[in-house]
Amino acid sequence: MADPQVTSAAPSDVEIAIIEAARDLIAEGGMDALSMRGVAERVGISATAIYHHFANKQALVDRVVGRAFEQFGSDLERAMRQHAKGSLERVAALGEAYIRFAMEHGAYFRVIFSIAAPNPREVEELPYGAGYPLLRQTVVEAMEAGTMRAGDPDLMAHYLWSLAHGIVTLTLSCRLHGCPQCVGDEDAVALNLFHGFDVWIRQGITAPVGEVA
Amino acid sequence: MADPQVTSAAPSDVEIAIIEAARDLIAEGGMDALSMRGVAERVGISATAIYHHFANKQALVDRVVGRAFEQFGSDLERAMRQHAKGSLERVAALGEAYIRFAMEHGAYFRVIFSIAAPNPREVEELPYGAGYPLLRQTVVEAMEAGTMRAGDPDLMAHYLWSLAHGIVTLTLSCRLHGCPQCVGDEDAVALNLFHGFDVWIRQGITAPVGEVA
DNA sequence: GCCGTTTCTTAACGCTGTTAACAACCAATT
DNA sequence: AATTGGTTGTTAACAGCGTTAAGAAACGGC
Repeated sequence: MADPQVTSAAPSDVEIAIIEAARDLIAEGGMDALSMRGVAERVGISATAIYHHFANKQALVDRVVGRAFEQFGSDLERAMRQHAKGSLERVAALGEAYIRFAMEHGAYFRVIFSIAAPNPREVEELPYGAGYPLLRQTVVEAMEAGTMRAGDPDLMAHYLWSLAHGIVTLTLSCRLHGCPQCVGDEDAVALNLFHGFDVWIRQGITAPVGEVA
Repeated sequence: MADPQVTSAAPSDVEIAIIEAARDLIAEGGMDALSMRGVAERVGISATAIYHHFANKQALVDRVVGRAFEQFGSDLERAMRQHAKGSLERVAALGEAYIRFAMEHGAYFRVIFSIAAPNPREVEELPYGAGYPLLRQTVVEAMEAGTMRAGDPDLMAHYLWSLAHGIVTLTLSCRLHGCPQCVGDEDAVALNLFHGFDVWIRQGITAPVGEVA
């Protein structure tokens, strides 16, 4: 029997086909729609053949969402780079990119941040660290530039992450009602809320005038 | 065959036993640990007997989490009532109670707000409306009292809900690191973060001095 | 005592992830 | 050129899942 775990070389054609079939199934119907037999049927092999390339179903899922979150990382970086270093706009762009990715690739985001598991995982083992290092670095720069209120950068990063993550998970859990931002295109609700919160968030994190780190 | 859906009378002894067995299984090992056969074994009946009391597994789960969220509602109300009407402390108490319940009854919270489902549900069909009406009312009162910054109460309520929900879902998804609030008892991390964010949140939602609605 | 309803049972279906045992293919060594 | 060993596939099977069908036991009301 092969040793699928250790094999970290370039993925073969059939491995790519398996990953893409799994990705499509998840994207189409969520995690419930993903089955080893379903993947096998799409690829044109038997279900047990998958086990020669992936240790088990979880390993396959990990590869799929790992791939998706590589794009997540580049999305975050690209959005960040479009604004000046140390500016609050750079921080806001990160939040917007976080929300945008989560809504556009909701299927992967659901898999990553599904709280269905009885126990939490370490942040570090989330794909791309869920973008946290990037956020933290951006916060540090904004604090050093004096645009962001001084404080523990990790606490501030967790604050901003909680905000963006709350908007996303709430929107993915249930359709919200009441506020003007909640109407219209379903995917736009999260971003509308984020922009609606903008003033209040800025009031909290903007450095008082004259303050320098 | 009975008609388990319509029967909304007082639950019989065996129905209570089924619900409690399901509750214990979920609390012990999450949703994955809940199976009809497992519940049946604990109650001492056959798995198929459950179907004479509940239409299917989902209906049983709904009953379990519905019961838990009745307590959620009373928790929120009790916490709120301990502070003056219209005060920001009352708003903060709601957030704290929200987080406290989510961490203490993580198993139920995970079931309710699992984003694993491919499509979101309506807010209204969440048990107790996930406490939203109570939060909205508290926000309205704080705005009328002039303690909270004037604005759309629904938007403000969604802002506060997103914040508390983000803290909770993030903490339930992964173990956070870096900030001083992230160390110590695992269940206390979410509350520590909430208190750490307090200043920034207040800066955003407190009404400027002299403003009256 | 009988009848209809309720509540239980066992048997079974189709699905799931996964393992075991075995057959090809393919590249490298003798 | 023949053999060997690893890779990649197959089919059969197991144990578990939610759920349905068909039938048996217990029950209260006439």
